[in-house]
Amino acid sequence: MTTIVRVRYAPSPTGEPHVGNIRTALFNWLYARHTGGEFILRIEDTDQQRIVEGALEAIYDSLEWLGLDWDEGPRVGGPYGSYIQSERKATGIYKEQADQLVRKGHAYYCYCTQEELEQMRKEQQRRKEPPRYDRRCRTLTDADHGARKGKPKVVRFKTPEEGDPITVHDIIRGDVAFDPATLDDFVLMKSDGFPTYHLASVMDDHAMQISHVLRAEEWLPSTPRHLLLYQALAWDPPLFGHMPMILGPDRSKLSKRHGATSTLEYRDGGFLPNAMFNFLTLLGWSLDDKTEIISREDLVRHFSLERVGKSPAIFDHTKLEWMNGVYLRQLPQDMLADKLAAALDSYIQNHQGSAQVPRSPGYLSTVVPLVQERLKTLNPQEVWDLCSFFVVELPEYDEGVTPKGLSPEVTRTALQATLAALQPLALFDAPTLEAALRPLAERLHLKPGELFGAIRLAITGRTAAPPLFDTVAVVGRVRVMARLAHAIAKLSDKKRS
RNA sequence: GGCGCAUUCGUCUAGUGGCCAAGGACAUCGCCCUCUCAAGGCGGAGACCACGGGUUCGAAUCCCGUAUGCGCCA
Repeated sequence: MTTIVRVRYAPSPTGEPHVGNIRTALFNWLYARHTGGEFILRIEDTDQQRIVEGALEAIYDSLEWLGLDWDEGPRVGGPYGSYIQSERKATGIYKEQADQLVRKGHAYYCYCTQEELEQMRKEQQRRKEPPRYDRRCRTLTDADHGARKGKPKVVRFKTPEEGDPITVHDIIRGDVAFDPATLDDFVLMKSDGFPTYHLASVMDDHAMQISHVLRAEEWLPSTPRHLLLYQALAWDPPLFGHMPMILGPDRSKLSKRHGATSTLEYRDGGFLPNAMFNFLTLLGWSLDDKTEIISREDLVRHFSLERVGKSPAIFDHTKLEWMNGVYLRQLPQDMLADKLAAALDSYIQNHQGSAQVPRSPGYLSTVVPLVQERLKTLNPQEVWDLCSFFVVELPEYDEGVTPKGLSPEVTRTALQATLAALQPLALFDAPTLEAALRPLAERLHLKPGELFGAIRLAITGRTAAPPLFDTVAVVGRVRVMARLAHAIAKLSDKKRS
């Protein structure tokens, strides 16, 4: 019998999915695509208190940004809907099943209040016992239940008090055994009528015919409970595989404390989805001993659970930036021009007074070759820092107009000579400019670097910029002449004062 | 506290008993290219394979223990 692979990503709408979370989605997606199976999205919103507004959209956006399309789930539907747990709950299936488990003797009603549980925990702690439910409601008689009629209650699972170890056959980690005596009677239904994660995920995985549950390692300890539940329900459990976690630089579970962790922050921070996709894949999976840059197609072709690692990984932001740079350099020029335009517009929108000169449609295509290999991200700030002088009338002269190693007088003379040398040029392209300026350095008894440095500063306001002649050509005759004149004027002012 | 998982360069990793006095990548350092900055090329430094015991002719690789980290339970 060949079972078709059906895997799922089942996030809770408690905020924007962070990169660790989305990496799990990614592995599920890759496994589905590799095997020709189905990738299912299910929203686990049964913890009503923790629901965050907008989180649902953030989940969809994150998946879509990375190109992780789902075959069944919200928005696309499917034969096992609804794919939103709160909607499934409305049909009463969880309560029904929980009650049935009680009837069959696999579960029982428990009336213990928060206070009682708190009390219990404190005493256990004082006695240095492991804190867990002491099963006091497990042995209630019919009369006891009658007496408590109408009180808020939960449904608890009857965990065997002893017995053979429960073994999880984990795809990634091999067999992991748990002693049932260490498990407590976990809750299946909460007093608010919502199922717990344990009940809902087990029931839904079964109902949706999930073949492999590939989830983060933090769920490994609850897997024996799930196995017990499958047993009580007389269902065949799916296969389980627990993915290594992604840690922050301090080696703890990734959280907001670690700065940018939300997937969408990376989108907005100017990272390319393909770079992120590639990078995330290599966090916990590898093709061989040398492959770093690998296409989405090859990833789908080669992905395998066997090569998923076991140990947690720290998210290396620096390496992501490098990889993003690689993808940026591979981008077709017209596409990059569009992205540059978007980044610049976004910067300008957020910074009053950064007025740019109106640019002709094709203009940015001419600056692309000059900045493409210098970009790490498309972050608006970074893009602005790198190429603002291409799009404004006059650059900011934060670094002055006198380069290191030259006096203001020499600089002024040099710039004046430059102005004079450029004036008669019929053409204003890089070769022509170079042919005019190299000999000029010699005539001025300056090293080429000194002259070019002075011109660079006058034209761009920067000591570091793309190659000078190309830059000058792209900025264009009119603005170049104006900037030279402006710099000369500044130098003259300084001299007078 | 109980239970569980993990442990190879700063970081991501290759490695499934001999090919490993441990390979690749990022970061770092140096050199080359060069008008600056990048990109690129070349090279260096960087891991006694957490530690301690076994098993074996032979262990990063198998077994046991310890330590540390992390996770789950409340």
